[in-house]
Amino acid sequence: MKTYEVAVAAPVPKTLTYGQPPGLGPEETVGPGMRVLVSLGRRKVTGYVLGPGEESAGQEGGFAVKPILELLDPEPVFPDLLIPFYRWIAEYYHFPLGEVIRTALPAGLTTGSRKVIRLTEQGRTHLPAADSRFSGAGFEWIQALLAKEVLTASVTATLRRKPPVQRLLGKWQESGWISIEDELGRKHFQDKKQSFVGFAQEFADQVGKDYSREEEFLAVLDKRHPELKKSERKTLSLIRELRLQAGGVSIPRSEITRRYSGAGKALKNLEGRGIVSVQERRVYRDPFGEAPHYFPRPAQLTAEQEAVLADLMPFLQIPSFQPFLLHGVTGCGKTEVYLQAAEQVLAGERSVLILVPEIALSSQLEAHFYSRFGDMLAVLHSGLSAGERHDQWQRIISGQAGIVIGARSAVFAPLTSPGLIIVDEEHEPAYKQEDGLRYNGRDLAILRARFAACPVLLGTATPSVTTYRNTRTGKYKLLEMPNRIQGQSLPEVQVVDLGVGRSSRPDLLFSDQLISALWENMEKRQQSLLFVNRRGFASFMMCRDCGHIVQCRHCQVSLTLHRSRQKLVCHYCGFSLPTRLVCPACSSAKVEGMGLGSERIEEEVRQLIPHARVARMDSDTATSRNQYLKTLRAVHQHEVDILVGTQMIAKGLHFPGITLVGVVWADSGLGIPDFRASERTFQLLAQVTGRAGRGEHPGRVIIQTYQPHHYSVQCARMHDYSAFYKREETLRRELQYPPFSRLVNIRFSSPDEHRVRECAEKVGGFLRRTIARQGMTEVEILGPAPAPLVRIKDRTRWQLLLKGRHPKSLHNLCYLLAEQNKEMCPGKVTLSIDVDPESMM
DNA sequence: AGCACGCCGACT
DNA sequence: GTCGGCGTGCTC
Repeated sequence: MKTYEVAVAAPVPKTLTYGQPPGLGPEETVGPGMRVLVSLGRRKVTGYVLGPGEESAGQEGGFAVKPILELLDPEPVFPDLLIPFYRWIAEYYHFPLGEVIRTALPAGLTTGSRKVIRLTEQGRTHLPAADSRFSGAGFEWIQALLAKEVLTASVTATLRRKPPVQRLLGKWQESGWISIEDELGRKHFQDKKQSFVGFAQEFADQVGKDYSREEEFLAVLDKRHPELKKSERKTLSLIRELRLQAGGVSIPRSEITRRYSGAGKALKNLEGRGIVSVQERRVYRDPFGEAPHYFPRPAQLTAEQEAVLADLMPFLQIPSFQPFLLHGVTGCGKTEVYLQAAEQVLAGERSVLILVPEIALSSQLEAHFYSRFGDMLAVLHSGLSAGERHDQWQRIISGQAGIVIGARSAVFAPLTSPGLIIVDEEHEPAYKQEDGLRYNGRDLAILRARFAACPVLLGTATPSVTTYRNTRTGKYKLLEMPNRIQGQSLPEVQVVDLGVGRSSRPDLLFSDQLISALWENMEKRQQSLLFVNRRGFASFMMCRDCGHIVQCRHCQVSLTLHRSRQKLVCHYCGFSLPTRLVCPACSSAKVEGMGLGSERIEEEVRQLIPHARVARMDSDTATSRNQYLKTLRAVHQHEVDILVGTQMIAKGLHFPGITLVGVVWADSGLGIPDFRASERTFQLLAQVTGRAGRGEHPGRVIIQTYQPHHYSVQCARMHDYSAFYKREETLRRELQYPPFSRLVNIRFSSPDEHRVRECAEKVGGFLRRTIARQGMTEVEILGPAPAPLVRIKDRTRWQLLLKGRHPKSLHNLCYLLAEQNKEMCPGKVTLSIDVDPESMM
């Protein structure tokens, strides 16, 4: 009997063995990558076939092998060469393999059984009478049942556990009032089809190849088909015209009916007469929505671009594993290097994968690749609907799309033979997934390149300290592009100390220098950009009498004032309060907004320069891709004088018209408890300053800060990455932080604050004893301590940091912990392991 | 995750 | 006494 190794989409630590599905002959095999339905306990869940199962499976003393119940798709959903990649990830991030695969696949492919309860005909008449006899939890449930007539598992799973409900359901089932069935929660993605209209063969012969002249075409119609109605003649003329425009191909039926609403019936008749042919063809939903901006190929490469491509070339022609860091200043023309490297690889019949940080629904890089590669390109990002995502996946797995661009999850794209992987803006924290499988897209890109034996190109103007260190030790090759294209100079940066008598307008957040620079720019009719680190109007509300800060009821964080919505909003859970409130601590009415946010800056700018056209871009205004693109377009067409925005505008956007960039409060991020705070601040400042002067006029930057002498600020002012790196490297080495050590963050959370603490301390004790016993002197245990944001969504969070030189010993500790987990973390305390944490919050 | 089993306090 | 809540362990 054939058996298979199957990873189930459930938190089961091991893979399981299942037998041959019914309906398949003994010689037939279920291939790796197939998605199957299997029974797990008393449920049915999705499983992923990895290969043949254990030889001894099903022997006495072991377990009973259940058969695979069903194949869920006709074809595999991932190529089998990704299986070792998945296994490696499961081990490294301490995450169940089935869940890893579920994360890797496009959403909506996970099927499972759920109990569905239906009212029968009988029940519909008898139950309302019975209803009055019940009260309590069961009562609400009955009400819902009567209202909806159907209840699904999510509602019933919790209720069915309650014995009175259970008994009730049993009775009702016996009486024939309800039926309880297992139903599969299947989601089907219909392939999107469209009808295309062409001339039928016979008719095409009649009109001949040359139907380009209308009179001749109409003459043929008169002669051969005098019976045609007027609407039919008109329809044929239209098809002729459209075919001519499109170059002789079939025309989408929808296009014909759009142009001539009477064509619908006419087409039917014409098809019946054998004059036109209508074909259904599969089409892919267009993920771009409207056509993106077209970027032409440059006539000539810069000397730097040539040099970098020459260094890359040997690795592209005969691919082998090698990481590269492409360190190029903002505006140096990295994109063209990516494009030409990709072209080279595609010419060699291998595919290309490009990762971009998920920047606000769109990326200009995507438009560049689309301009160059058109239909060969597949995109995968969070802006796609489930159907679009599924389509893109199909295009990749079928080999139609040889080049894929997408956000971090695109690292799992089902390409069979990548010849190059590109990670743009490699330093971006957005590559780290912060829930579920906490992977880092950039790190996995490097791993995938290793498995695929191909080069991986990390590009950025501000390399992460870890990546740059790897070029120092020789693990990565360093490629540099220190100059902007067309000889543009880097902008002049001025640092303004917010601490000393900064302004003639102390009520505002603008220094005199920034105000006059904004005015000057207005007079020169040039655009300005103001960068703010926070969303909202003010970052928090404070009582002027007692100093109390208004916090969220469920998360221990201050609420943010959103003036346009007249609300105080929690940015963690969405909880909100009205803006008019008395101090919860002292009942004073003097509770006012403090700090700053993009909304407040926008308003102050309007006050300062009333005739300026001001636009704001943050995650509140860029709610949809369209909205975002609209604002971008307005900026490009110079319909905006001053653009106010958050992180979103700092990254990767190219605004040729902007000559002044103002950073309102540069050191706001230096206060957060994270060893990477300086790195983040430097990167942000360097990226923001890079937005200035990317057109014909030189740029100017004004950085307002309370810490003008901080090295993050000073190095950004000098555009000096290497000075920053040297300083930071020294600090990291002294404190033994990455890249001089590895970290694992063990996170504990529970609604019960005492239990989390107790559990965290128990685990801390256990780990300390273990390293003492095993003499693991190189491993350090920090904490446990409450997380910087202690309470989020009604859960208290603690954390414990493992720090060590060798990842192996850290992993061993994690395994030992997993074995002992249940004894130390009973009940409602959830423990999650964050390997290589990116944020400690 | 779900689902079952088994252990214990608080009610008819 | 058992009812109903919760903690523990398993799933091929």
